[in-house]
Amino acid sequence: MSTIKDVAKLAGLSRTTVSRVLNDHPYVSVEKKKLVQQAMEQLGYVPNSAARSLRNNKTGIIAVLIPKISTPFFSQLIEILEMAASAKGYQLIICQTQFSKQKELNYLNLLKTKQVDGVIMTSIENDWSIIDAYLNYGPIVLCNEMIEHAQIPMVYMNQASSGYNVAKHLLEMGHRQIAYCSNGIVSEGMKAREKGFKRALLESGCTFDENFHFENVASIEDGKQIFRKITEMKIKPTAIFTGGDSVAAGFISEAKKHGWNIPEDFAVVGFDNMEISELFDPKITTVVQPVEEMAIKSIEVAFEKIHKRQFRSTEKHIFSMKLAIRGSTMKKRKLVATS
Amino acid sequence: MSTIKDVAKLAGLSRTTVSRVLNDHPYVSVEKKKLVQQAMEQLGYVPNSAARSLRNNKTGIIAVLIPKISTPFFSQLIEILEMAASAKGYQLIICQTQFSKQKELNYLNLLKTKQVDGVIMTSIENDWSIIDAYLNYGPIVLCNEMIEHAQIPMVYMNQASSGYNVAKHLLEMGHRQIAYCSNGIVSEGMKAREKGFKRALLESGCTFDENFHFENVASIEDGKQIFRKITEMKIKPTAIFTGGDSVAAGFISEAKKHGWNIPEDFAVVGFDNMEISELFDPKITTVVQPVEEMAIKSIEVAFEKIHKRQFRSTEKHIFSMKLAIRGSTMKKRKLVATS
DNA sequence: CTGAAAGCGCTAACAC
DNA sequence: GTGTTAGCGCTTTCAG
Repeated sequence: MSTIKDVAKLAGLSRTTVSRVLNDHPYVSVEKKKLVQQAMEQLGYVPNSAARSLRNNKTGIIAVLIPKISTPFFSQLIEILEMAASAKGYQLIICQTQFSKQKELNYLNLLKTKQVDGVIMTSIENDWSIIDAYLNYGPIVLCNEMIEHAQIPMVYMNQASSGYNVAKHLLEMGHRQIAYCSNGIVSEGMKAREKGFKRALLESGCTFDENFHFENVASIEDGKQIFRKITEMKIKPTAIFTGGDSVAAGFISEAKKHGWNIPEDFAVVGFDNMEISELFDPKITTVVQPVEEMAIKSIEVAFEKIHKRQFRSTEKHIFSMKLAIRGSTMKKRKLVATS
Repeated sequence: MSTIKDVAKLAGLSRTTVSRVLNDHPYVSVEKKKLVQQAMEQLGYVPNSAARSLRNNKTGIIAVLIPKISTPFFSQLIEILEMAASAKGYQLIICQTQFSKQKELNYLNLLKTKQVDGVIMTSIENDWSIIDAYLNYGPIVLCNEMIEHAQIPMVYMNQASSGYNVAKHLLEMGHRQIAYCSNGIVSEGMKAREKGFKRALLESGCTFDENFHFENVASIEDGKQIFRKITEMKIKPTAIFTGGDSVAAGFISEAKKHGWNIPEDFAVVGFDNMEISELFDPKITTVVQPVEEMAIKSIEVAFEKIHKRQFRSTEKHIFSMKLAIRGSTMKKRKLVATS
């Protein structure tokens, strides 16, 4: 492994000059530059990044804290984050918190040990007051979450409008009794989604029946179970916002098995626009999150904070959802018959 | 940011002693150790990882090269890799090659610059002769791939047996005309899978009809298209190994739309055991890869190589697939009727 | 334009 | 048991 010293010796110059060439400094004569480059080539020289990090006090690495990588939403997010980071010359360290407070803190320590220049949190387990302390060591960006009074950049989707728009759509389709599912995650975003949902109902003069509120719903199995619960109800809803495509898929598959017609007998809305939502029969109406915009913005903001060295600042970068309206809420008009 | 020097000063001891405490060396008296720990506590001291890396010539980071993160198989793989690495005190840098030779080389350079202690490649774009050169800088482990004559640890699934077992199963179900799909990836693994598939046919006295070989098949859309192609054939196959659950799902959904019964009219086998394969009606028979075993073994081997400093060695760690036999190939027996 | 030299924070001989 | 000291490889004043 050759060092800058070896290059200097071979080129017959000083380490300073080699370093200058390495960093594209001005004030190096073209000939010396050539000399250095030749020497580097000849030795197969590559700068040692630990030495650079130590000296420059930066690593070119950003940590991404994520609860569970294999969740489709998160893996999509990481994919774009990685591309955006890479485009700016950053590497990404992936940290799976598995919803554990302790792991979250362990990973935040990467900031203290200076192993990373910044952190992007895609979920948040600990109280803000605890995390806030880490801002003394480097920038943290919240991606896909928000915390009302935190002095930190936040990049997120307007959850309130997602709840609102879904309810609005179902109301327009003529539903008055609409069920709602929470996924067990307690966060500002989830609260906002629920609020938006209820607001739309109120605005249309519907009151939300708390019997139609299902909690801790996340999997295919949960979706099937909810269908069964609904069949047993005396007063039944006619539509459901499942909060997840897997749930929606489970629900629909169980409903079909029991001879229900979707959307005629019951309308279903998912969340996330997973591959499955387009494959199902009927296709599932779902909330499309602005994953790409959020990921790109997060990297952009992290980059900016790293360079400004100003870590505390309340910034909200809010992106909008789209509603992909499909067969699970809206009967397809037959193209043949114009009846 | 306090350093080891500050701690030493506050504790009234030398940097050496502090370092010893930090690294759990023997020969430090209990009282001094206490003193040091108190000082560290008081200053909120955390060791600087760049300095440690530089000094120790290791970073505690492993790079994972992956073509596309959001692919379910790969996101699952990363998930386990991360957990296994974390359990051994390693961080993972995620590098998305996007099937690009150049990106692959760029990321391999992390080894040269000593930004990582080792690399796990989950796909391989460049010729082995090119990659081989990087073994001079650190260990590389092949996970999910194999290269016949490479001096490198390889962790992979027995692709030959996956092709073989799928064919065998379909033959047992009475099929003689079986279609086969390649996904466009040209690798030893894919070749082996195809070979195994054909071998099973031969053993049963069937000859594989090359008209039934579809290439570059990977998406839902591809699956639909293949169905349409098959409907137009004079001599049709009666079963298909799609090489992917998405393809299988697309195929089945199109087939159902055209009134075909699966598996009575046509049997379909997927690959990867994605969520979707259990949700479909019928459920999709699919190849279950030993993701977890492969991930854990890869980290284990990488760890070992890093510590042994012996990077070249031909090792094959082969794991077996499982075939999840479900409704898309095998008619469910009604439990009620015993006819 | 170029070089000498100090030092980033840590560890490990080596001496005592 | 403990401390002194010499670097790991790089960048950056400061002088020339």
